[in-house]
Amino acid sequence: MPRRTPRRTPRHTPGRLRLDDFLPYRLSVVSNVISHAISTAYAERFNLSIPEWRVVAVLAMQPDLSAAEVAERTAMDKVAVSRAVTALLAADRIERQFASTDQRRSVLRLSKGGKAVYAQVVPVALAYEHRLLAPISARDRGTLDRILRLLLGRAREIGPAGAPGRPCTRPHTKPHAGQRSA
Amino acid sequence: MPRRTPRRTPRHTPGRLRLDDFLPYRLSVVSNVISHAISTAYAERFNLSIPEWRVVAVLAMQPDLSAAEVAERTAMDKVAVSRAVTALLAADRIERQFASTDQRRSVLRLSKGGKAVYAQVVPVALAYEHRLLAPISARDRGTLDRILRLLLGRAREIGPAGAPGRPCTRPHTKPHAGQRSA
DNA sequence: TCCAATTAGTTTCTACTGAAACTATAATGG
DNA sequence: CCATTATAGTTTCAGTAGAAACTAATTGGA
Repeated sequence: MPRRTPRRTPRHTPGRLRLDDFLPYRLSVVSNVISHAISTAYAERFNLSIPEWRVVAVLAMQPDLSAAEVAERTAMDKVAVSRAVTALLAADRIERQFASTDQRRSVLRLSKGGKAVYAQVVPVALAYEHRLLAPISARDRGTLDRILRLLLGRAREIGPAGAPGRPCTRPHTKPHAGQRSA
Repeated sequence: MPRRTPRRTPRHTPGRLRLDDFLPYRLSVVSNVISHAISTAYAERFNLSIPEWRVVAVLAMQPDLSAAEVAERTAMDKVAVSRAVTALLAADRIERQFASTDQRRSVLRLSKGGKAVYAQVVPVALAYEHRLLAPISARDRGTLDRILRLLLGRAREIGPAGAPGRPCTRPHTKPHAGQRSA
């Protein structure tokens, strides 16, 4: 059972920063460990990548979305969706039509096979989440839910670190792309 | 101000799964938004990648670590550390010696320039964290701290989703690498 | 002593990722 | 009606990330 007293070494001292106490770092580590575990399991058992899983999951809840709508609902960009859709089509897990009113807009839905995969993955996903949350009280889960919501809103609000007031400075001076993860 | 009542649509219904309520997905999205913001800021302002930043941060707190020790303390693998070290050496931000007792083991420490960068980054990082946490009460921060600790321990404990009891099944059937992120 | 087995760290190889460029279709307005 | 602009989605390109192979140094045992 972890520390119950408030913590002896008080987080960051003046000009220093303990990586272990730095929230962005901690979130990244936790998220990576969990994502790695899930992605391994999905890949081994269902030959399904995480982006593909996300697409399947949203189409299961709401069919006949366009690629752009899927992107919105999955927090993926359109490139990632495009690739996931290509793979899912090749594996006969989704079907694609194009809107009669607009030949550009795709209309995606799960195929029979896609529904079957979804039905298989859901229990595994829920069981994993359940085991993950096992040591956390109902009350704390509620707090976590609220905090994640706040953090996400806050992070989107304030944008890149550094710029105190403005939503975003400079027209994105091409930060050389890549590099992410903590 | 977000919902105060317990939530009308009760998380996942039997055979379905709401992506928006699925903890691994939510953690991944929050973590990615934050990491993206930070990595953009560090890259623009300091020409520093996140792996490099992590290495600098641990060496500032404890100099004269080997690459392997840095890897432990940063949750990075040795390849990532090796690349970060190469870049930091090229930019004269760290110095490297080799242990006299073991010519393989490197001994890393910040150079003058590295210390200067650290001194510049720390306030930016702390300010960002501060703004992120602004809407969260002291009590909730404590809860978050505890929950992240529990989740990390739990995730490491249970390993890949699916295997109910055993720590890990099969000698890693080469899940084809890559694919991560939720 | 010498050779097999370990360990530290680097390099290579392959796959993923995102930004920008591109293609095709649709909307706008002159 | 045609030219311009905007939008949906795909492809290309350059850089990232990890697994496995590799190099060099050390250790342990016969």
